Formats: sequence, C-alpha cells, structure tokens
Amino acid sequence: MTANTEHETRERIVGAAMQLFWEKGYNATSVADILKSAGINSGSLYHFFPGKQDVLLAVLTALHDNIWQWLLTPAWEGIPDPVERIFKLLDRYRASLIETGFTYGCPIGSLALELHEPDPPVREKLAQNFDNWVAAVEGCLDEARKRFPPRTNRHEVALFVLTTMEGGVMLARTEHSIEPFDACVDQLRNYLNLLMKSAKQTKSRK
Amino acid sequence: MTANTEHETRERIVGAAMQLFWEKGYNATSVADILKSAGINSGSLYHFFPGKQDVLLAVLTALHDNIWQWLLTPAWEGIPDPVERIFKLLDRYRASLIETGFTYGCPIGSLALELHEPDPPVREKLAQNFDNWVAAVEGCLDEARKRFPPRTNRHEVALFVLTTMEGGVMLARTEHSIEPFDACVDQLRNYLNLLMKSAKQTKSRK
DNA sequence: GTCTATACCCTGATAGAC
DNA sequence: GTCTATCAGGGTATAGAC
Repeated sequence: MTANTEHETRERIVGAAMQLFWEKGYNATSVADILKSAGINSGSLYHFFPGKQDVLLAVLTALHDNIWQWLLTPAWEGIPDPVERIFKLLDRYRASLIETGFTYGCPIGSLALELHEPDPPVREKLAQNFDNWVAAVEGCLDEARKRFPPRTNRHEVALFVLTTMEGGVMLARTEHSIEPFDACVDQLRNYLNLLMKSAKQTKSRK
Repeated sequence: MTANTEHETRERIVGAAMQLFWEKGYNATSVADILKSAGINSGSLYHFFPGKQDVLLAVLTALHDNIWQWLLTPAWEGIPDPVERIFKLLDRYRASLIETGFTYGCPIGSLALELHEPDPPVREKLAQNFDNWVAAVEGCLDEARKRFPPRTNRHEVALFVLTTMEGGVMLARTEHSIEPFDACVDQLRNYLNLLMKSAKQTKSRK
C-alpha cells in the first residue's frame, strides 16, 4: 500500500521472471508462470507493467545494473591478478553449467538467440548487457596491458573472451558435458599465453 | 498418391519448416505457419509426422545429412588450402548475417539455445550437427597438421573455431553490426598464426 | 493422401469489485 | 494495489469426408 510495498512486489515479479526466463526462456515462460512463482495475481503484474515484454525489459535492466554486485565482485574476490580474473569469470559459468546439469548457462546469450527479431528496446538492452561484460574483461586486459604486445587490440580480445564463453556454454549444454567448455577455455588460455610470451621475447630483444 | 508424391510433400514440409525455424525459431513458428508456407493442409502434415517436434527432428536430420552438399562443398570450391578453408567457412556465416540484416546466422546454434530442455532425441540431433561441423574443421587441421606444433590438440582447436563462429554470430545479431564477428575471427586468425609461427621456430631450431 | 471443420487448451491481457 | 473472473485469439492436434 505504501511506496515500499509497491516496490517489493515489483521486485518479486522481476526476480521471478528473471529466474524463469533463465530456466525456460522467454517464450516458454507464460505470464501465469510468473504470477505463480511470484505468488501474486494478474492484476498486480499489469499494474506495474504494460505487458510481458516490459517485464523482460525490467529483467534485462536489472541484470545490467547489477553485474558488479551479482557477478563480478563475488567472482573476483581474492583474485588480484587481472588475467586470472578473466579465467575466474569463465569458471563461474562453468560452475553454473554443472550446477544446473548443463541446462542453462548465460541468461543474456540464451535470450539473444531466442528472440530472433526483438523489439528495438529489447535488443538495445541485450547489447548493453554484452557491452558491460566486455568492458569488464577489457578492464582486466588494460590492467595487464604491459604483459601483452603493445599493438594488441584489447577490445577485440575481450570480445573473443565473450564468444569463447558463449560458444562454450552452447556446446556444453548441447553435449551435456563440460568437456567442450573446458577445451575452448584451454585454447583461449593458450592464446593469451602465446600473446604474453611474444611480448616478452620482443622486450628481451631490446 | 504414389510413393514419389508422398516423398515430395514430406520434403516440402521439411523445407518450409527449416526456413521458418531458422528465421523465427521453433516456438515462434506455428504449425499453421508451416502449413501456409508449404501450401498444404494440416491433414497432410499429421499424416507424415506425429507432431511438430517430429518435424523438428526431420529438419535437424536433413541439416545433418546435407552439410557437405549444402555448406561445405560449395564453401570450399576452389579453396585448396585447408587453413583458408576454415576461414572461408566462417566467411559463409558472415555473408549470411549480412544478407539477413543481422537477424539470423546459424540454425543449429539458435535452436540449441532456444530449446532449454529439449527431448533427448532433439538434443542428440543438435549434438550430431555440431559434431559434424567440428569434424569437418578438424579434418582441415589434420590436413595442415605439419604447420602446427606437434602437440596441438586439433579437436580442441576445431571446437574453438565453432565457439568463435557461434559467439560471433550471437554478438553480430545483437549489436546489428558485423564488427564483433570480424573482431573474433581476426583474433582466431591471430591465434592460428601464432601457433604456426611457434611451430616454425621450433623446427628451424633443430 | 489430402481436404475441411473443429475440439480443446493455454496464451496475454482486461474489467471492475474491494 | 490487489483480488477474481473472464475475454478474445491463437496454439497443437484430431475427426471424418472424399
């Protein structure tokens, strides 16, 4: 009845929808599913949101706004080395795959491929989520920039880290095995090692 | 009426469904859509298939059985170099992204992430499609094995090529830009170049 | 083997009392 | 702001004539 209760209900809707979209996808989640999971009735949901798609937008906004609090800060606790932070982040997705029995990994990636022609605001939010993730990895690479060859395009490498994660999640889910995920991460590590090695050689030659 | 006509109708259903699943996804494609696109009525479809999911299985089987005819042979025509064949293959997905205005890329990848808990036969078929693709790339790497360090795990590298493609497609679609796709492919090429370079150095040292 | 007609359910969304 | 009841439409699948 007060603004506070109002807020809490809205949050419950977004939280329930986030979980369901992650587990089952957007189309496979009905409004009734969300209502049941949030323990409310349809009147409440449509009081806060014009429609189902606006719930999706709120979920994507929440994921975007909380990436540090929910993902990066906990993942990187006690890991000072920026390069190790990248692999620790990938390890989070690995753990999520295993915990869920290889049924779901990255919520953004799944939605990005499920929604073939998403309305512009939805696509925008998906892109913002990817951009945020890539920027965080790029920040790690920037911190470690002296270890890499000076002409390394760190933004491109950060994108490459994202595709490795998303592709690895896709394969692991489909094969119901962590092996392809580990294989890709191993290859990525090998690549970064080769880059760092080539930087060292160039330096010692001076 | 004859066995031949029977076959043709079935093929029309599979072809129409393949196109629609690629364009809109599985859930977003209704049986009515398939009927309309194939120019038939529901009685015909349910004569050949027990249900919609069985149409999906037939589509996945067709994609699997025709990967050489539809994808690899045309892509590799006039490209004898096995490493260049890998990048020519990636270039096919690039062209597909651009042709479709960044709306759809790899049919298997999209279905793999859309279907969160696919029935076992569907998941199996998706995995077989990935395996086929990876095996083809691995074949290229095997052909070029002398250019890579002897301990290179060519199967893992082939998986890595797949994740680069799938991740690149995902990003390009979401950002509505070919740039992230190109960036990832550039990084992959850089990786393969570094591998080949390190193989050369080791050889010349002997 | 293909047609038309339809059963029946679940979907997203709305109306209006409280 | 939350409830209950309900609508209109589209979903998959089926029945039975031809």
